[in-house]
Amino acid sequence: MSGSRAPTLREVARHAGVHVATASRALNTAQQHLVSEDTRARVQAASAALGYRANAVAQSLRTGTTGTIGVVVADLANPFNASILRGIEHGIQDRGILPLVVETHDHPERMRSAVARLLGNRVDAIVLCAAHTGDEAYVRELARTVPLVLAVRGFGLRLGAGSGDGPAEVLQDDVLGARAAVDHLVGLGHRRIAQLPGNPTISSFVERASGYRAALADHPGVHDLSSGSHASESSVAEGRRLAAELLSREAARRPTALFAHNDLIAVGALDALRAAGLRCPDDVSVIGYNDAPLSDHLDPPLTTVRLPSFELGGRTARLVLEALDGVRESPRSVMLSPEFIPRRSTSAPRLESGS
Amino acid sequence: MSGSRAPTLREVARHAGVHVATASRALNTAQQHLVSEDTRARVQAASAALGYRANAVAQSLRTGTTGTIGVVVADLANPFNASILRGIEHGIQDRGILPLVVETHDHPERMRSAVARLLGNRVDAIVLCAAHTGDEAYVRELARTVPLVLAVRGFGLRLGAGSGDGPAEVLQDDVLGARAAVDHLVGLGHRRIAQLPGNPTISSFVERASGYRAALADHPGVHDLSSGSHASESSVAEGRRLAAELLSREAARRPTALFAHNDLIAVGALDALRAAGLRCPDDVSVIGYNDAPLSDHLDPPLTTVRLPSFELGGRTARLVLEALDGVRESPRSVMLSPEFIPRRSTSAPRLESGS
DNA sequence: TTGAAAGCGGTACCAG
DNA sequence: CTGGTACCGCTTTCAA
Repeated sequence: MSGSRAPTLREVARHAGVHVATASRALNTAQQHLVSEDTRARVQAASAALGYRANAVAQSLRTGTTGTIGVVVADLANPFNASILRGIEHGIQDRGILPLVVETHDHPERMRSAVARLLGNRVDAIVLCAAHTGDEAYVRELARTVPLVLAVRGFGLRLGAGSGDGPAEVLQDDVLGARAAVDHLVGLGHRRIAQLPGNPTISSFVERASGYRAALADHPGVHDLSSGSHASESSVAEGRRLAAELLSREAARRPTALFAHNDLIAVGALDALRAAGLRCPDDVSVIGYNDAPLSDHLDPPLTTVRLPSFELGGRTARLVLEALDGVRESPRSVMLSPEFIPRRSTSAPRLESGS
Repeated sequence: MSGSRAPTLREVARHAGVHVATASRALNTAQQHLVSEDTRARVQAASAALGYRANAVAQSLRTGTTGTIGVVVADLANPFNASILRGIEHGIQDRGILPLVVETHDHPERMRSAVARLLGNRVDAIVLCAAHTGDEAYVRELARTVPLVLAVRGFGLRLGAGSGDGPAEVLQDDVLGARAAVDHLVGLGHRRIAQLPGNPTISSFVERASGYRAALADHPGVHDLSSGSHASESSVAEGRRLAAELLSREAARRPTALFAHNDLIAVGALDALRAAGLRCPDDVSVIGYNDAPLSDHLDPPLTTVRLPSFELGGRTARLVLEALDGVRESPRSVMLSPEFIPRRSTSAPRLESGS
């Protein structure tokens, strides 16, 4: 297999009876005008005849730019990340940039080694979608080494956003999303609600939690019955565990509505309800987050918060391109708004005696 | 941002007071033994002090190997593909190989240009998960250019599998999966069934269709009420369209069970049933394919066929590594078996008069 | 054990 | 418009 070695530019040049330099010019659109019509044709013919394909490795070494960007993502199995990736790809493809995608599975050490590899491969820029709250110092330092765009996950304080230093960032307003969820529940009449929080080492969940609390503070009559615990990972199993904990309480201290930080956690909550002989939304309402595929076909269809993931990828791509082009005047911090999607997993609470 | 240029080996060498060649040897584990204990320490200290990171581009150019493989996938939004990718990544990561992932969105031209780019980047091997039936000649030729592993999708005839030429392949037995689905339905008592086929330019769907027909041929009393049409893409909308077509028939010519080639198509069928005022499984049973995330939480939970996607990725990775190592004696064709997952979207057909 | 030098496959500057 | 040449950063033979 893998037949004889790929032809080199040198071979193409010899074939066309010209010097390598001339062949290079003839094939490079940016300077074809420096070459006579005639030789250009001969070189291109030779190139086609030999099936020549420029060695990107050699080009990179010479030009100091690889035409690749690194994309560091927590988990490709998460369709939300896949969608961001597609947005990024869409945004950079017509510039001929190739994304190198690496997964971290949410291990900070893997994140660092992934970045190290990308750096070794001399990517022109890095998009980091897998930051943890503890990575702040590292990320800040990294941004001094390579053009960096922080996507999806950031750090509470804006890292020099707007100013020239620190990474650019494209985030979504998780505080707003959480507020929308709480307002919806309160509007339906719920007075005892609880959140099922995601892992607090991830900024999205920190923000959702604080949005939740802030919204509750605006509604004095509403009680927060959240337990102290959070999901270690965003999974159905963890959702089941968290919800079961809450549902095992005596009825009076049991929430009538649950705000899950993630759709899978919400699905786990639905399982727990069923296991406890409770019905959704009749006994307990449930809200998810992300609008995962098929969440509209669950039993019941899940009320959730949709993130503009594809667009987020697109905006990220734009910031990357601007960074590569050395554009300085553009905004270096973008905040996208989520969209609240009411479906059938939420309804007014059952009428009852007591507060 | 992007501070002063990354340090080179030359700089490390100067810093340590040795020649570049010596520095190279001191940092390369494979030949550290050629260097004195003392200088090795000095070089490594200098390397650490400068924050040196070997330029993989230069290494690649010199050694002729990039430590990267290309992975061509139809669509990352499909969790099935994401899972295969993880299997591949898992299988190659300890060898320090980086996968370059490119999406084709099932456009054959994009597939070719994606492959061309990967070839330009001098990947050491290519995994093709996005082949169409019409790509056979192209793929056969490609396999002569670069070590190639065909995953998930193949071509009806084994392309020189087992022999030395043609691509290696890791497929799953779609015929078997379709048979399992049909046998399940017939076992439940269904006598009028139909399939909702996926796009026939993709081998998986061709195989599922032929498995379906073969299984029906084994059950003479069972009628195939499939329409001639197929889904142009595997989506809920297409499933809805196909199913609606079938359900618009008069009751006697209407199937009591549907075998969809894909879970999303099956979900569309569930929608169509609901829209027609029919219930699943009471009026019509539905089977999907792939065991998509949350398909177990649908209304009703979807009977489906699970593919060993992660393992498929792992086997693919193994074949890639063997190809890179020049192993010749290993099997070059792997066929994995699917697992039938009965859930609540299938049941015995409603008792009725007539055949 | 270390240094010298060639060269991987291109690009780009300088002459002519 | 074309040829000559240096060089990107590293690895690897060959000598010393």
